[in-house]
Amino acid sequence: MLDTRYDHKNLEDKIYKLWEKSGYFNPDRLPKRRTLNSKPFCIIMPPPNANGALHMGHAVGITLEDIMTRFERMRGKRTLWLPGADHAGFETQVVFDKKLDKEGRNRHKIPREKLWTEIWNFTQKNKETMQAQTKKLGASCDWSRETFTLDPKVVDVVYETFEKMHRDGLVYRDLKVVNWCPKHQTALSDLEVKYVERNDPLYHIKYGPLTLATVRPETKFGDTALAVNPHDKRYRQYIGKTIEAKGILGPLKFKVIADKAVDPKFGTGVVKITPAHDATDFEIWTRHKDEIPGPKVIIDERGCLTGEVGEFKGLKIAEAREKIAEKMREIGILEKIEPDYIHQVATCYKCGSTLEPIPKPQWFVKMKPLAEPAIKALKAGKFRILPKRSEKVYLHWLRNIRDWNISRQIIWGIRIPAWFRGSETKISKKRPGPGWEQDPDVFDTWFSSGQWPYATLQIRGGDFKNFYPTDVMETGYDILFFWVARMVMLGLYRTGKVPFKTVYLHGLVRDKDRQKMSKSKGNVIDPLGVADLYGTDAVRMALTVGNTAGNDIVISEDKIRGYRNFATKVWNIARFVLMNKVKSGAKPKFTAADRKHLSYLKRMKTQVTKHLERFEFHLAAEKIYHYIWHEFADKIIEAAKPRLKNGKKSERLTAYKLIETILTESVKMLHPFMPFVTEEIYQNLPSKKEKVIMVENW
RNA sequence: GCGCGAUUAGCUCAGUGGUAGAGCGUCACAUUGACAUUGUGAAGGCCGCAGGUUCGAUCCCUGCAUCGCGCACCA
Repeated sequence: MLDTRYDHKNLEDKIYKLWEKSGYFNPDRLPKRRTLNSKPFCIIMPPPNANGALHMGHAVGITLEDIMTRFERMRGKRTLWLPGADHAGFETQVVFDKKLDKEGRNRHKIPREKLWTEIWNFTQKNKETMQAQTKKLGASCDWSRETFTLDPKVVDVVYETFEKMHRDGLVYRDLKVVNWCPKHQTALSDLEVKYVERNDPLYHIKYGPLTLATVRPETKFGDTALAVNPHDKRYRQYIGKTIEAKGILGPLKFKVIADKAVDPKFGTGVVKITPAHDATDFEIWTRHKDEIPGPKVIIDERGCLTGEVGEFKGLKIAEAREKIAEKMREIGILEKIEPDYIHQVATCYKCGSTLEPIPKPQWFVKMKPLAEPAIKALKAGKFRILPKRSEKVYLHWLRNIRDWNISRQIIWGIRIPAWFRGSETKISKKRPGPGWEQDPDVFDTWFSSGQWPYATLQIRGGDFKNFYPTDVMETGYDILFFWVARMVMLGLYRTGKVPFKTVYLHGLVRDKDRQKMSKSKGNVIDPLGVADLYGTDAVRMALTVGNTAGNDIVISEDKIRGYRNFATKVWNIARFVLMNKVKSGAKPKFTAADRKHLSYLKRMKTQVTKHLERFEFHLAAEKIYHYIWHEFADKIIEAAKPRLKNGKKSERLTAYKLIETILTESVKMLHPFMPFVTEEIYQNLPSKKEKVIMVENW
């Protein structure tokens, strides 16, 4: 007999332990009779960053992945859901920097090894917390295979890839103007740049006979040339000539070159070339190396003026800009200022600092040769992305891809296995010999996580054979380029195959006012907190209903409470059915109405199955919810009540058998969504055939 | 600038070539007999606007408006 109420607080842990004890999370330990000839099913869990606790976004992913895994496991597949955690290089470094800052410390003053150990311990602690949280959410993943992105075997895979790419000419070290964050003191990839709209003054400056417009007069000291469009008739007479101009530090001479990158319609159609502090200018210089001088660095890594800048040395950019404009006015080369020029400024996606383009030697991945097969693979139907529209976004990005800077000037991450001696470079895991110094930089974390599916399976050889390519990659649409596209490219490169067949992208979790949840807004709903309050099943259901691929999902405590009520309803349905148990060896004599109910149930199940196969989790969940509450409870059970109360024994038996059958099927269908309450009910069912509902036959 | 979406009941969102659905909310009534209540019923929508295709469009096409997002070396 069931208790009068479903007590999630006391039952959830007990139930999870029961599952773990069964061993069925591990595909190798599933009941043999069910897996002998069965197909594999594999999801690699996106490894959460080991730099904090799980949030609602993680809960969405874990819920959907668990629904798929449980569904397929019940269908008899050999299911592997492989969990892990990401060291999350830069992101963790940022979190840790903040911590150091609070303690009045600075990472640049801590020896590399000591800092490494501290961050290592920090991530290991987070990893443990996240593991406990994942369990609390009911995840039926195989903990015996849990992997960390810094596990030595994984690091070896990453090294192999880098070496192979180096051999194949797909990585190169080059001096380029990179996206430099003056706060975090590292370069960032193009994806880590966030462009924000700003309103700045546009300065019109005289360069001898020419005038040009710029928002960055402070870079004036780094100018090495002027440029115009080759077809611009206004300036044809100046092309190839050297003009003389008045400068802050004295007279200047600039050659005027012609380059197609100059837009004659913008400003005056003349630009100054500052190769050290503007990526476009740097590229223009590479096309005119014979004609004009190269980069002249006048901004340092902290974003201060340096070098030949006269009295402005040491000033921060913003301050220097105003003072320099003032000076230009004094000497009469400032023609005018347009006050409200709206433009996009590159900022650090983490701290919002304005990025400083500065030249740095870095490792780059040549992307075109990797992107092309990734485009072809999608077009050839080797995998698909849900929602479908994301495929267009994926293709658009790949078609316009640029080389990828994978060097980061931080210590937390996989150190780049490159060694330098004088002008020589060698790629090697170990020091090649005396006198060789290792590159101090680490890889962009996405360079290693981009290899995650095959890395996690390759380090256990059999798994790669059995489970690669995996079936589903479930993750957020915000990391389609960061992660998914790179996994496709690197997967194709290393294994010849796309690492997954279906990519399912979920949306961002928003609060009831559609606001993005963030700590600073204070509108964060902690998934573990509400799970504690209303039960994990309620949280999972709230995260599933109304959640469609690629769209943001709105969650509120009201919604969760609603599904808590549903859990209670299900529990009470079970209580009612079991309370009315009729013991008899006789067979039930189903009426026409009964048979109609049973065939309707069958149709329901077919529909739910179809929805799950189509990744329409929200529709499957809603359908079951509606069926259990408004069909089973409201109609079928209500109709059974008089039969159970007043009928003859055979009548009572039939009515009982009817609702017991429907209950059994209902909890099975509901199990992938609400695993705890359904398991607890199952454990009390007379029709129970398996140790746990988790391996019941769907 | 290029690209991708969205626009359906008060709110959050599903959905289909044949004159619209769910959850929550609201209102009325019933109910302590499995249910931290639950049940029954009701109100509430020119399915953004304008054209087109069609026997017929909320659903397909075109344009427009508004909102959102992504990408981008316009100084």
